[in-house]
This record gives sequence, C-alpha cells and structure tokens, in this order.
Amino acid sequence: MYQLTGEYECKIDAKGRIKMPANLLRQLGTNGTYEFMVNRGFENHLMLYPKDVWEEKTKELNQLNIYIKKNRQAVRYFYRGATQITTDASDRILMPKSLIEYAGINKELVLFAYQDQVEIWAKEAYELMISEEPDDFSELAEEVFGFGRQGSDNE
Amino acid sequence: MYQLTGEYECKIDAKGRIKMPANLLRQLGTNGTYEFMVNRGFENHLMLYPKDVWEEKTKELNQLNIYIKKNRQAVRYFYRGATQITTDASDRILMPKSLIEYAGINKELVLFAYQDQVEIWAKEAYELMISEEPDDFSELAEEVFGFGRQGSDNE
DNA sequence: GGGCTATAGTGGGAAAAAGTGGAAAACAAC
DNA sequence: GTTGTTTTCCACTTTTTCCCACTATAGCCC
Repeated sequence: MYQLTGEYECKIDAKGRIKMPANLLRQLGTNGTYEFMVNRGFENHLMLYPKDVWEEKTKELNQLNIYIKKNRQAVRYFYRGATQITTDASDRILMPKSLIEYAGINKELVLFAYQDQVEIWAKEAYELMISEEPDDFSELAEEVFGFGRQGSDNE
Repeated sequence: MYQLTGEYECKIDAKGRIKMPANLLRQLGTNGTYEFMVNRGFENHLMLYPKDVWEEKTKELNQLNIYIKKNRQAVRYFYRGATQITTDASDRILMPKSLIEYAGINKELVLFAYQDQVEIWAKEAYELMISEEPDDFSELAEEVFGFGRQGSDNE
C-alpha cells in the first residue's frame, strides 16, 4: 500500500506534541490534516499507522475467534494503547502521555518509517537497537536474499 | 542489472552534499536527476542503491511476517536509516546527517562501486578496511572462490 | 608543450519551507 | 464563577532547497 522510508530525528515539546517531518507527510500524500493510529509496539517503542493501514491490519485481527483465550489475549495485546491522533494545523501530533512513558521518550525521539508503518523510538533506545545485529541474521539473509555467506561467520 | 565499478574519492561539503562522480552516473545511464536509496551498511559504512535495485532487494524482505520477532529484527536491520535521495541540478546528493555520522564521515570519503551497488566509506575507514585485507586474502579467496594460490605467498 | 575549450566539481547567497514556542481561546472540572 | 487543562492559532527562528556563478581539471587542437 505504502512504501515509506526514512529516519527522522524529532523532538517532543512540553505539551507532548511531535512535528511530523514534512518529507514523511509528503510520502503519505497528504495536505491538510492527516489521521493516524498509534499503539504500543512489541519492543519498547510505539507504532504509528496511517488510519487506512490500521483498518486493514485490524480487519484480520477481527476475524479471530475471541472465545478462545489465546486469541483474546493476542487481540488485546495488539490493541493496547491504540489511540487515534490527527495532525494539527502545524502538522504536529499530540502523543498520549501513557504512550510517551511506555516508550521512555524524554525529549529526543526517532521516527523510523518502513513498509506501511512508522516506529517511534526514544533516541537512545533507537541507537541501541540499531547497533545490535539480530541473532541468526546471516541465516535469515540467506533465506530471504537467497544467498549465503558460505564458510564465514557474521563478520 | 548493473555492473558498476570504480573507486572514487569525493568530498562532502558543509551542507552535507556529495557530488556524484560523472563517470559513475554515466554507468547508471542517467541524464537529469537520478534517484537512490541509501542506508546503513553492515560495517560502519553506507550503502547506496539505485532506486530500482533497492525495490528489487526489499521485495522479498517485505513478504516476511513481521509478527515473528526474528523477522522483525531482520527487516529493521536491513532498513535502518533507509532514505530516498535524489541528485540535484549539479549531480549532488544530500546525505542525511545521521548517516554521515554513522559512517564517521568528516570531509573526505570514498565511493566504491561493485555489482549493482555503491559503498560509501569515510576515507580513513576505507583505507583501514583495504589495508586489513591482504593478510589472509589468498586464504579467503581459496575459501570463497574455491581456488588458492598454491605454494606462493601473498605477493 | 601551450593555450583553449568543454566538462567536472565546489561554494555560497537568497527564497522558500519546515520546525518551534508560546499566547490566546475554548472547554471542562470543581 | 473560577481555575486548570486542552486545543487552536499565530509569529518567529532555523533549516532546507534551489539557483547561479566561480574554480579546477582533463582533453584536444594547433
């Protein structure tokens, strides 16, 4: 649907507002206000979805039989904190306090856009995440890109 | 798709702009502006891809189920910092600050083109990387390419 | 080889856009 | 009605982008 990219360093102001980078909004094809959904991510960060993407994602989730405990838990886990937010006249979004806290955001944060979503990280947390090579990365790369680094390790 | 080659010494100016060597652009078959994607490389350098190459590479990556942690990490790791950049009227690209910093680029840098991609290194880092190789190159070549320089040393 | 021309590369100024902070207004709660 | 919070709006500052002009290098011709 979207192919978002970019890494943006942003600041959150005293009122909890974040200016959406103009470049990112341009990728979303917006002029005027724009609607997002934000929720807690799986690691200690937040996820920001364009509203239509969110609707698409929850569509699948809503097919699950919630009379099964596991499914119920999964659905709750995904929805936790989900809040609709809209850009104001200066292209800023107002972040719910509880989510800011969850992500450990103090002042500086990073927006990390890929595929159809945007991750929001506290700057320090982002840098840490970036610097860690995932476990089994070369294995996975082999699977995904169809090539191996034969006979060599991850370096 | 492409068979790029060449090693180019470039400078980055005060505004973070790098002039794309005319020779390299010629290999890419461009006139007018040209679109790249740049992201963090696996070592402390950057990777520059023609936009179509990037799309090809991410195609499979985007199929992964990111509700699986391993996949999520891999997708992030590959995307990290991915930013679209376009040449300006003087054939320069504007490098994102965070990426310049990541690569430790001060003023001088090296573009190293091979296959369908271009590596961007801080000059010092590049020279260090290059100088480290010869020691075990014949061993490495033997391992990787399946041929050795039997009975001879590295010179 | 010297000088001329064409192409490549560099630098910076100015206009426009993006980002920031805070005042004022609206709303809600007490 | 008053106080405190939230939202909207406006004005200022900083950054980015675009454009133009200059310098340097390489290639060519005489």
